[in-house]
Amino acid sequence: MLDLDARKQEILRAVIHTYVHEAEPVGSERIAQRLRARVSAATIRNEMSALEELGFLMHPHTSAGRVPTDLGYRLYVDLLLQEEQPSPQERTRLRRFLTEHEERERLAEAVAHALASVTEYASVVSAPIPERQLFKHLHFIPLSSTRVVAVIVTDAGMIQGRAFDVREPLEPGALDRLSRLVSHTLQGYPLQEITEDLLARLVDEAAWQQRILREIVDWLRERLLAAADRRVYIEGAANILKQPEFQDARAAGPVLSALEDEDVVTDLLRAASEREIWVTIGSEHRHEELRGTSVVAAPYRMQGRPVGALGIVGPTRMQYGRAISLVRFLALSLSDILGESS
Amino acid sequence: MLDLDARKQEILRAVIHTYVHEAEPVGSERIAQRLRARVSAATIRNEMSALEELGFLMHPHTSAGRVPTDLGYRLYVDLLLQEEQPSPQERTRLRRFLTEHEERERLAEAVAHALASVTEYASVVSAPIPERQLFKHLHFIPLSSTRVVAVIVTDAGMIQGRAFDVREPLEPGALDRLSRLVSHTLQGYPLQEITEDLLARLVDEAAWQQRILREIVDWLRERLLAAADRRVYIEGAANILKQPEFQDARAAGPVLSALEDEDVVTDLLRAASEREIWVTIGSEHRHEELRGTSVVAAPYRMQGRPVGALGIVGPTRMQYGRAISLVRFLALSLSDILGESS
DNA sequence: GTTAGCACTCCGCGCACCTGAGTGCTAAGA
DNA sequence: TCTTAGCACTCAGGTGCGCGGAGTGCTAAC
Repeated sequence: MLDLDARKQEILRAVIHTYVHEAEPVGSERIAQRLRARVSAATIRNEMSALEELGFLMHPHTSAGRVPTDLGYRLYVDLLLQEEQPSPQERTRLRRFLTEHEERERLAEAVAHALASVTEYASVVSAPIPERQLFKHLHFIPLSSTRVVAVIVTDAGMIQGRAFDVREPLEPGALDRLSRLVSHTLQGYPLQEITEDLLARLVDEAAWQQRILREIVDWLRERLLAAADRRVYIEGAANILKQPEFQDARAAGPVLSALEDEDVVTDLLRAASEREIWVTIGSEHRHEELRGTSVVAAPYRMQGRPVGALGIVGPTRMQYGRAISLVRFLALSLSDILGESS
Repeated sequence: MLDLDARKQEILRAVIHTYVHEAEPVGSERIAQRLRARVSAATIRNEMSALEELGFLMHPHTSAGRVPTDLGYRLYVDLLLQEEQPSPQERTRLRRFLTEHEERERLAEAVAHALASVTEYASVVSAPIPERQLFKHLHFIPLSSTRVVAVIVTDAGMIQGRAFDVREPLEPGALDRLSRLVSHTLQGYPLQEITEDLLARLVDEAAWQQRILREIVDWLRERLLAAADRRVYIEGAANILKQPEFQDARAAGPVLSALEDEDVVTDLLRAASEREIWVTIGSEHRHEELRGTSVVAAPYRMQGRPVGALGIVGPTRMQYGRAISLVRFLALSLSDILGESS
């Protein structure tokens, strides 16, 4: 890649910028005038031809201009791109989006909203994983003689609850004992460290209340281990239809379907959580339906550890510079807000 | 409407059925063979022409077949339609969708999934409003000597919780007394009927624990009265793109945007909650973006009271019979499941 | 009231044509 | 050796034309 001389780089960048704006193949003439005719169109033609040879540009057909390839975008993103910081106005506007919704549970949603509303792309955000909190108590609250609500409480005061049926009425005190047993065994464990082993031991210890306990343990497992709350929020999916490359339902359909699939989106966002900023371009996607799109994503953190991620899904012809800055900015803002409370 | 003789009705129904299937203007010949040539194509032409005169059919252009108007669909839905009950297999499949996800909070989502997956339409579901549920208990769970979690439980097993700081450590038993007092006072009230008065009386009665109680009451007010949780779930919005009338992004875009707008969807579903089943056809929609679609919606109930609604959004060229039965069936199923726990 | 027959309309399609944008190549100039 | 003007070539996309076919509406006979 580094064997690309400065002029070729400049031309590639110019082609990408122009194409990102105009969504149409760009010709040599167009680039020549963009570079203020420091060289002639003919020279640019030669260079573009070379860039095509190298795989960074392509040709829809003989008499058309050039279009960047996924590889071209990749090079651009890795080496040529300069970030476009959001303007101060934009920053305050985005910040306001986040501070308006004070409720914790709505924060991820607010971010999704913010991202979608400043770009013409779709946004995806995962809710923070509660894993780092410590198990505190399991309580039972009877609803009727055969139905109880089980509530888990964490040290941070987060609660989760669910109703269970107990087939045969329990002797008085049974629930209390059960509650004490579970609380005692699990107390103080970070939720993410409550393993199969621990849960199995729990079931063993309380032979006297197998059925209900087993149900509860199943529920705990589901809630805690399976990272059950891998909720994701999608916003602005309809924005995709504004992009010229997705005018046709046959092109847009698969993308929108993929975005509706929680597994796919979770996947996208999980990939991001390792890096500081993570860009996936077109054919690099694991999911075939997304091969026509690019994703820019970043994790956000609590106490320095990544607990969720947010990103943008748009056409490969994306404003990468702007997208990356926006995602970065919102990831940091969100981390800030989440950090304040800890 | 009733001045429409039986044959015209039959022909209108035939046109609609054919058009719903084939998505192309239907000609007189087509109908003649559908009616097993009890009358000739020419006669049908006369009748169709009359139906057009009456506003139930229209003509894209001279040499094209007929297409139902919104008015035509309306007549069909109100008078001519016969419901197509879902098959036993389908019923069990749908039921399974709902019972698989046992958690209360996910139920609305599960319904949305179910609806979208058996139709080629989009589905919308509102989460049950907690307002209509009955207050059951307020419980306290201590976190530390100066911090407790308060949990409200409703008769339906729905829980809400929040942590509070108590400045000076409470004597043992104080929380219990407080909990019993609040539970006793509010028990059995529908959440929405817990008024300022009631809350004020509560504060008065417990002069001995003013501060913490006042905070709790503030929180209750906020949670219960502000009707904050008007969540809606959309599923299968991408299905819209499978419909031939929405192949073009310009047609589909506004619809998808509207479906992404919580206010619009809430509106749709609120309208449904008054009736048993509620069908809105094309131009009948209040929201312009939805004028190309039809919506079939129904409320679901707890203890006979509507607490939410679910529906289908598709093209006006919709399988109304099937859609109505499906929506009805799922509304009843959901009411059943929600009722079981009470 | 129903129907066969028929003229008429108009969409959609294939085809030929043209235009213009943009290329690649060549040969001359720096 | 690199750059550039010139030019032939290619091909997508728009336009105009003609045709076939679907479907209508009307008329006249049953």
